[in-house]
Amino acid sequence: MKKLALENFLPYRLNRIGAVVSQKFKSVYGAHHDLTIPEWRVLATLGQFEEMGAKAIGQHSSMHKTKVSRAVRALEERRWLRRRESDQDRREEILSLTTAGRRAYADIVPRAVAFEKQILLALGSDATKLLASLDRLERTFEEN
Amino acid sequence: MKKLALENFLPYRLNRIGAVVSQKFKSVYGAHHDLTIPEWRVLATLGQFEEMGAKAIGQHSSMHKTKVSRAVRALEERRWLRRRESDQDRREEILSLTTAGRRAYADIVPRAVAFEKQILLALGSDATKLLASLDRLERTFEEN
DNA sequence: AATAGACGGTTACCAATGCAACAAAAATTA
DNA sequence: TAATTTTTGTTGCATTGGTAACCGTCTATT
Repeated sequence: MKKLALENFLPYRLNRIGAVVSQKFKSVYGAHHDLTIPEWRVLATLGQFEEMGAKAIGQHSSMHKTKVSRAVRALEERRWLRRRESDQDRREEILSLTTAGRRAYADIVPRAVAFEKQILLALGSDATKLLASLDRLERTFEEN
Repeated sequence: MKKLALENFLPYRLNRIGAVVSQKFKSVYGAHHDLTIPEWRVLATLGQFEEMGAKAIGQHSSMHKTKVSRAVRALEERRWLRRRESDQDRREEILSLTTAGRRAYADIVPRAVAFEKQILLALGSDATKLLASLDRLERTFEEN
């Protein structure tokens, strides 16, 4: 019977590494230790774009709309996020960060960047190769 | 305010790619469409090593013991897996695939290998670089 | 303008999963 | 050998996440 070495199997490895990195990433939340990954993604997206609807956030951060909806509510309850009704389209809610939300963003971003840098540093000369391969991999899957 | 581009952020990208690849990977289950990822990992591990305890399966496939426990039960109910009590240690259950289980394994493995090959092919000359970088990345995180 | 369909967002429901507590059986220590 | 601790594996509980149904609003067709 032909065998397969799970530990060398690409889908398994990619998934495993993603999980490990996400796990370690939680350490960068610092004081905001109870932030979840979906909440972080919403925070990061709004920090990046200032104002957006929930759908656009989901598209930019690869999250299901229910996940976005729940993360948005959590951030709202935390007073990091504010919603206002769009004038053009009253179905849509325009979301943006409050001052407290921007403060949290400004607090987390440098740690996140440092965390990423630490990984890339550990990779040494392989780092640029990895990034290039990831680009390619992403494009491969976007196409179909 | 210093910004971070989420779409270029390494932890996000790794996680996203892992999710996309896993999603696509489901297509290789073929007739066994209702198999879950944890079940596949247990199947793959037992196909690779013939006989193992649940703990060893969890270690080899990076799964929490409760996940293993439940996947094992599901495969057992499917009659793909058999348990027998260990003589040396009566806490442990020695697990192995039944004939049906080995048949399913033999059925899925070639598809899995083809799936992987397709990805590596799409990556072209970047493929070996990616694999090398993944090795490096895995080692980076194993160490601490 | 009226109707039908599409769309943004929320929620009820169910499946999946991790944590903590547990049982049973070693292994260790006294 | 008795008592304590560790280990394997399962299960109850709470959390998380996706599917589908839904509400209100917008758009297109007539």
